[in-house]
Amino acid sequence: MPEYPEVTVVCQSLSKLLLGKKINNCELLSEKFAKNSSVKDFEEFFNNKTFKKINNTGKFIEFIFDDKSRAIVHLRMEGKFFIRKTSDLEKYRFKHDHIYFHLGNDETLAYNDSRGFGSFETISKENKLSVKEIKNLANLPKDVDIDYLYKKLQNTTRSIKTILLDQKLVLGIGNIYADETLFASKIFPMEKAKNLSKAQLKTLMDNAQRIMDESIKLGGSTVHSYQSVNGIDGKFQQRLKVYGRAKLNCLECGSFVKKVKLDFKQNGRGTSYCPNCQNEK
DNA sequence: CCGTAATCCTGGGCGC
DNA sequence: TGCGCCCAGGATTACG
Repeated sequence: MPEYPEVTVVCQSLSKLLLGKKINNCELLSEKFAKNSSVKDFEEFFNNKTFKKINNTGKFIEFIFDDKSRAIVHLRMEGKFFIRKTSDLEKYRFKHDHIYFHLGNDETLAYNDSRGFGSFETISKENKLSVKEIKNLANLPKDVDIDYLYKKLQNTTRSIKTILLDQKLVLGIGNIYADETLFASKIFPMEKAKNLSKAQLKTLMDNAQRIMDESIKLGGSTVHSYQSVNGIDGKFQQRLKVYGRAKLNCLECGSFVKKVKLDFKQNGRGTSYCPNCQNEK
């Protein structure tokens, strides 16, 4: 599932493929992907706009157009982009294609999402204020203010992994990189966040940033189903040390890697860790 | 205000 | 081989 590294790779790929190109015609095939507009308004919004810049704030993608209007896109778990031949669309009827941006020259940018959790929010050029989803987001780990974070955590009973996943406290980390960061930092995922020292928080931020930067260089992690634009796999999954390694031997100490539900709750996220290296009491 | 649970949804893997 | 079940999980909403 795309987290900060994967979304960053997607934006890099899209930039190479799309900057300077114009959307001749937009087709929204399923209305639910338009977060804040009708089908007609959504399609008209994109028509005749040229891609000026494509970047991401954490897991949120921002398309900036030549007229200074913008679109905020979130891929959630399965959202993917493909450049397809316009002439193939009728022929193949690609399953789970939800939006087409026809670019001319037999090229169409397709948004494909098998689970349909992704979203597109359009922002007119008049609206200069940042949308609320983005403006409330925290900084990437390297820019997190440790003193501020430490203070915030003194008033909560939440576990440290829950904190790492909270985009309003640290930006970009999802389930895979949370587990990897905690393993690298030798910290038990269910440790109460308030029990950690500033030095431990600093270690967590350093490791999170280092691991995610390394992942970006390898094109992200392809586990379950993530692929960047046009179906390209990442390679960082080969470097993962605990995620997806339940019941295998820990690469550091040889103990068995455990997998439990986060905070041992029924609906908790899958959480993999080494009970020996990460000091389970 | 805070923490937690439910919600959205489909494909893949597994046991029988 | 096929059926049913469970799992994957980011962000938002609802609720106590």
